[in-house]
Amino acid sequence: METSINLEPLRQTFTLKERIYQVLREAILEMDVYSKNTDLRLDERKIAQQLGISRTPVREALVRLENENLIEIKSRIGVFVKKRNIEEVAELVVVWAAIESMAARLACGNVNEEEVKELEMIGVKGSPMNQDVYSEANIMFHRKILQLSKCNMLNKIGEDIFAQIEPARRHAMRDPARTEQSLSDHAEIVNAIQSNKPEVAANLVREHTLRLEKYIRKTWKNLDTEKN
Amino acid sequence: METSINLEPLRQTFTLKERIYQVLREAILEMDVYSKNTDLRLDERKIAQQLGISRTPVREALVRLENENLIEIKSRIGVFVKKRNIEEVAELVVVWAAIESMAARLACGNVNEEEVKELEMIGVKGSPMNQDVYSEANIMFHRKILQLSKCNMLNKIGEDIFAQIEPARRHAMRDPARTEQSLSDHAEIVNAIQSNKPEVAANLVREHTLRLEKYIRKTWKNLDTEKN
DNA sequence: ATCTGGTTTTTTGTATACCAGATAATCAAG
DNA sequence: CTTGATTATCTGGTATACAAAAAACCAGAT
Repeated sequence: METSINLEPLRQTFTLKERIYQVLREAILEMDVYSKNTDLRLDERKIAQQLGISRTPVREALVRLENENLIEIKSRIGVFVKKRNIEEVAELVVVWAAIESMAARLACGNVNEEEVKELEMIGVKGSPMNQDVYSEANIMFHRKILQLSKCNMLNKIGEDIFAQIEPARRHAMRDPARTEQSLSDHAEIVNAIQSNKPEVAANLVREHTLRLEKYIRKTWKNLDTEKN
Repeated sequence: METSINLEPLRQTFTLKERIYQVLREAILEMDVYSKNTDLRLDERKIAQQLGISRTPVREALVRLENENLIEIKSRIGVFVKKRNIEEVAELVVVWAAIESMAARLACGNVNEEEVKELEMIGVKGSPMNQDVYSEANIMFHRKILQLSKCNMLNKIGEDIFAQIEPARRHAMRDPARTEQSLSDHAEIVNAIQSNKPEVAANLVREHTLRLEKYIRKTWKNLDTEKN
């Protein structure tokens, strides 16, 4: 067979609904949902106008966001960013624990030295003691575990769960006292993965995350007592 | 503060896009996706026409289905029901294992006698030996575990995963030899839940489902070798 | 007959127009 | 002041029209 230049398919993939979806998603995740003076309403028309396009693609993006549980479309009333209550967030954390625990299990015996080092840098030895920095590093650590599972679906679904928890987490889960505990937990987890002990790694990750669940249930500061 | 009766919002929710979504979803799940002579294409206009409505709500339903990974919308080309390959299905089963394992863990010490009996009836003592009946019962058994976790999110996400696996499962996972093994597995699982042994239950469920993963990887009959 | 190039048709993406439910404002009657 | 009805308006839901890309078709050239 002859050899000829092999070019990528190159298909026009930039549809508006896709771009809008991404833009809106980011904007929503960055919102301070639980602040009292944030307007949770999203106006289709206004958004379309601001973006200089029609309502149709905006609506399609909104449908998708609704399906991801990030917003709620109340028929003929309005579109609202979802503000989760304690039960929902706690339950999502449980799901997260399930996913991540399996990811840690799979990561064992499936990672090279470099990857372990990376994980350690992120979750254990990163620049410490700054609450915001720690918070970011913490997320990265858990995301990294998902990635190291090398299981795309696990990673993808984990990320979805995470996006739903994120707003609550950012707002309500910054307790300096927990940082210490976390760091030592992380060290143990890294160690278990490095030593290829799937059972241990899975248990550690699960319990680590389930502690967060307990913590949330105890310290949730009635962020959703207002009118829904 | 006074106490007054608290009534549900009571909102009319029958929008077309919702109904269409449900109808299409069911239809897709019932499709024999892997058969060679099934047309995987979904024609927006045809669907709209058949339902006697316009394209708009159909499209919105399709966006949602795409977000659930049941279909693929190729820009300006068409909408196609997704045919998963072995890797994707296997990975989804792994996620399923993670979710269901956690569900079994939570179910322990959280169920009453009646619920255990129900679970046992479904997965162990149901009318046996008929492959189709068994297949259905098998699904029900695993769904029941999700429910018994009493964790809505776990249940919901588990169901989502399940819907994605279902087409492949129905087509390729009916091996009489596995039925026997399954029944004894189920019995053990029921027992663990009944005796309130979360660790055991979680392990049993996980391994039970991961065996399915291994089985799939071994016996997958090149169902997706054709053009994608 | 086959290849090439352009044209037509089909199908999806986007924009616009209109509809209907929900809410708020207004005002009249008790 | 409350209650009830009327109306105006806001907002998402649906239908239709138009634009653009891809696929199918066809005619002419080789």
